[in-house]
Amino acid sequence: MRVSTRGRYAVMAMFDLAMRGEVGPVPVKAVAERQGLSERYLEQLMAPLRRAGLVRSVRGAQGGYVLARSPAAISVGDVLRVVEGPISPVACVSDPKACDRTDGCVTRGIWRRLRDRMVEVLDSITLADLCAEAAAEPAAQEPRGGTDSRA
Amino acid sequence: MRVSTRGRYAVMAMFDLAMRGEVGPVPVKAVAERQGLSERYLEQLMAPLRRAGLVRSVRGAQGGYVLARSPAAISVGDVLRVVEGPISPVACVSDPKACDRTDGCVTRGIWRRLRDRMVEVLDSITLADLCAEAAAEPAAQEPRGGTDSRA
DNA sequence: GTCATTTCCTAGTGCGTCACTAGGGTTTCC
DNA sequence: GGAAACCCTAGTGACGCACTAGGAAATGAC
Repeated sequence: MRVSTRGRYAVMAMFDLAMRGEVGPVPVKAVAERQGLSERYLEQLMAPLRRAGLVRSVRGAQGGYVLARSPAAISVGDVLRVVEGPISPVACVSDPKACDRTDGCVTRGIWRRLRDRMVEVLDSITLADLCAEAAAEPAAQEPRGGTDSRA
Repeated sequence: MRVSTRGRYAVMAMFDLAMRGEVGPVPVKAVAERQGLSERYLEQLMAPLRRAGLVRSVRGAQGGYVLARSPAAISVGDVLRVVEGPISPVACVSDPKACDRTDGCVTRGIWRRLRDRMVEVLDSITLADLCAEAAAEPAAQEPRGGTDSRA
């Protein structure tokens, strides 16, 4: 029950764009370096984000990516859905045809409830929220370092 | 972000045991047939459930599996953790060593919150709850059929 | 106008995991 | 003794993940 690196990287990249994109387009190279990700791989994640209308691209030198909307109008759920498909713990919850025992299947209720909660959390957190958290704890925008406060 | 068939099948099997296990041990064969699962595969899922102390096994003819505790004392989360490992959307939330940027990583907060909600839902649903739901909607204990009420 | 920078597109690849299948061995009831 | 059941280990095909690779096209700086 894991989100893949696709999802995690995409969120990290969008957060980076939210933090740095005020002045102009941010190149993938810069995002990848700051967040410690593979540039070529991240490049591939930007394509669906652009097609989905979450970011705009500026080609050529001094180009890069910019958020297409305000950080407050983009949720983590929005980002995840683009690169990972529907937020759903099992296929039959988002696609009724995926299972022929969908009707009258008790366990299906579990997954539907779980899905609803997951969506609730993920859609309630926006990129603006992440920026606010980063501002409160300054080390957060850097790839590593900071105080050791693990629980 | 999916639960594997391991998790789903294990929950279905435990539900079946909760429904039918009052009178005596239920063989894997019967569970597999009722739930429409591969017998040999399900057999392999029962092993960890037994080792974890969620079910007891009775060997030999007329043997099978019985819940080791009352259905009300076994949550869906208990079952999932046994066959799928820790309930966690990303490794770094359950294992701090999994990521070297755990400290001061803004996105980590997302996954921690998500994890907490998932655990909340999964641990709040017991096998007894599933049995009660099945009783309310009788078709639910059968592998297929029932009224077509898809949303 | 050329050159560096950057996005854009497609294809390949090693690896691991998932969902089983297979072949037995051991225990127990009838 | 035989059938029914659990128990253990090993294999296997398919798939997706996490990249790497090789370019083509666009654009700004000079």
